Amino acid sequence: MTNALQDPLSLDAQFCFAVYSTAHALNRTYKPLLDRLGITYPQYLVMLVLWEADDRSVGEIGEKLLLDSSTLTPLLKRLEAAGIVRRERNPQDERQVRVRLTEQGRAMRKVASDFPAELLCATGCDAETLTRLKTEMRDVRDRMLAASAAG
Amino acid sequence: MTNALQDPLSLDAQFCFAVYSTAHALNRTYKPLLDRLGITYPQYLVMLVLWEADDRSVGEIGEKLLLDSSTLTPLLKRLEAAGIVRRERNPQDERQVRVRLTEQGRAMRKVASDFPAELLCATGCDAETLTRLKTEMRDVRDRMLAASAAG
DNA sequence: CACGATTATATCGCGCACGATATAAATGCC
DNA sequence: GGCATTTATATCGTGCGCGATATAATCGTG
Repeated sequence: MTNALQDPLSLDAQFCFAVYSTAHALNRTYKPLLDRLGITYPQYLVMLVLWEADDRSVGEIGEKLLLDSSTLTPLLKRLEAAGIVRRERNPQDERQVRVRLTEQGRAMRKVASDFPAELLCATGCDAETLTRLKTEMRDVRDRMLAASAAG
Repeated sequence: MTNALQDPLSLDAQFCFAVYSTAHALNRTYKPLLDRLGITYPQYLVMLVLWEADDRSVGEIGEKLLLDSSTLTPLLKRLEAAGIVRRERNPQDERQVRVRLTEQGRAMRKVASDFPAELLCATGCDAETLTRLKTEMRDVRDRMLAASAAG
């Protein structure tokens, strides 16, 4: 009702700002959890990928996370410097760098196992709502990516 | 059904990654539109705030956008260097910096008036769906911010 | 087998974000 | 009215993200 009269260029009307500011709020919510692991949020995403399947190339990680080497290479070097992963050229294809968890990196998963429940609590949603929102957001994302790929 | 059996630490299970990657996809979708204005996405958010009500302090803009001066000061200086805004100390309170649009800054609004419809198109959603998602995301965000403020 | 094209990472420059700190103006309290 | 406190910006260091480019290994084709 009132919405129909709203200026399409008002901040309140913006879907994009709702997503942008929610992403920042998520970062802020994760911060105290990730401090236990001593890593940042993007580094945590890389850990999720490696916990699911270890020994990946930089490109495979980037494909999962929609990031490219200019973001991942420095990030992975920081994880390596922290003793969390190892990076080694693939002897079968020297162009590739394989990324593998160290023992320390694998052990961090136990600490992280509490995070999903803690995050759910912070959102104040029930699990079903958050799962539905997750799916709807991914659908919007994938249509946008398809649209920008199409040009 | 299948979801109930999913590992809570898998990437697919993460609400946060859905939001994170959607935020990036939005950035990518806005890029060609914002190139017409020669500004970045965070700069566009500042413009939305100023188009709604001109002559704001840095703090007022930050309150709207949930950003602080360490982000806004350099951004506003870039907008000033581009001739889009002016920054002047408030004579009534020399601590404050008032930000005002130039004629050029005001004129940019006409170009931007096409953006909401173009974005809607890129998402492949109908307006009602996007409005509902916007509201649901803001609700989650506000509960997270309240939770992290509470500690 | 040579050589141009493709593929995989890496590097560089720039603009956010954010935590921590600095600076300077205004306010409040005695 | 002087001085500690608060308020408003600014600055600094670090880590993303991304576009553009560089480099080196592999592949494909003649």
